[in-house]
Amino acid sequence: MTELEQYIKSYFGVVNAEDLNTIVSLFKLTTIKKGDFLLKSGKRCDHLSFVQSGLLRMFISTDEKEITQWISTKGYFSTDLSSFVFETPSRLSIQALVDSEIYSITKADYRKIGELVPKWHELEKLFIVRCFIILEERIFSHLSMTAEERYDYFFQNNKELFNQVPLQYIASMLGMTPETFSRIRKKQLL
Amino acid sequence: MTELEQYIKSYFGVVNAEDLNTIVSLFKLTTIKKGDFLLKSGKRCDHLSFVQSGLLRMFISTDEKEITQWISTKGYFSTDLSSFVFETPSRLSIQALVDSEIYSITKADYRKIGELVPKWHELEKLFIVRCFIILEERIFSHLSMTAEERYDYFFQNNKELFNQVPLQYIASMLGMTPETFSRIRKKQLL
DNA sequence: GTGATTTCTTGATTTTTGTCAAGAGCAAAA
DNA sequence: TTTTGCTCTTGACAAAAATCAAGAAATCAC
Repeated sequence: MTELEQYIKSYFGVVNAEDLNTIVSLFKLTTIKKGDFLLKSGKRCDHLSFVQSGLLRMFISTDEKEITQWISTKGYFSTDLSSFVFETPSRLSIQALVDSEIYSITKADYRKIGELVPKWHELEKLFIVRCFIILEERIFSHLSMTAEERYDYFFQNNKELFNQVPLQYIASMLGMTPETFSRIRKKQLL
Repeated sequence: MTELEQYIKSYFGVVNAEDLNTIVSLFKLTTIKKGDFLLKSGKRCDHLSFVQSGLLRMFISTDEKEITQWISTKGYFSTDLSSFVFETPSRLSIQALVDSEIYSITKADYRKIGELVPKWHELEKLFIVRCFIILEERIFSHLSMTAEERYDYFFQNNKELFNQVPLQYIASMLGMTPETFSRIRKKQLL
């Protein structure tokens, strides 16, 4: 079983080997160089991407700065969900932070999964519910924690990321400036 | 067409009158008094509730304080999604802020919708995707806005709420103290 | 390896937000 | 009506976080 199959199995609970094969066959492996964009805001996002290796940064540009919304590591899916599902212009940009291998599926092929795998919509729903719960959790962290507490919590659960990506992006993702991030970091190292 | 039917039609895009009727018939109207709980954290949330009239506050209790996650007004659904879907103990508590009329459906009956309405899981998925996008938006507001900007944005879109519920709950929901909320409010009134 | 970028750190300072405490305003209960 | 809670406001102060500016460290391109 390929890694992609394993991930899809664990995220969606597809157990039937044949279905799994059908799904995975619709994904195409591509590579993307460090710094290149998988998606630029304003364009329609007609792909759903899966990180086989490497790192993707999803961010929103405002007048003053770029807000990093999330960093996708190996095993994560990445897309502008709103744009992908409703075919509206995307707000997010997605950029590779290092050379990356991406399994990618087009919207058209993605639709086929729903036709080919009977229970797909239900499994998909459960997957999105889990994503929803993660966001709820994240909102809660902003309502109830200080910057330092958010740092600690994130660090405990994502230690590896800290020596793989520019820290300013993690800072942005946690809702603080790079300076604040750096000072908290110093404190934690003592 | 009842209001509940209209809301379900607009949220889920169910067009078939018969299906709509089936769905709505599974909801039971109940009333709940101001201050009473629809759900207490720790219990399993086996209902999905729809606010026909009144106001529900969803909050999470921590050691020090209660964090208001959301206030549901007429036309909103309310549940601890994690608990409802995965049948785990709920983290949220749900309390009526005023006497309220609630259409409620049990998990068992909710499952029946999926069996009775062929496209239900797909419609449901789209609904949850929209909820997901709203949460993404909310996270963005915490990553990129000050307390005052969050206040302004929320006030513009929810003016009515400000004279219906204790303001401390709105403050909590926006991630600030009642004092900060009060000061921003004063500034905006000048 | 060297120079040029980019990223990270640090200090000084300002702004924002939180905390604590007291009092005012209001609404429900006795 | 008076009393009792609750909610909201205000002030003084403290803490947290942002900003600005400079320099150090790391990384990249040649």
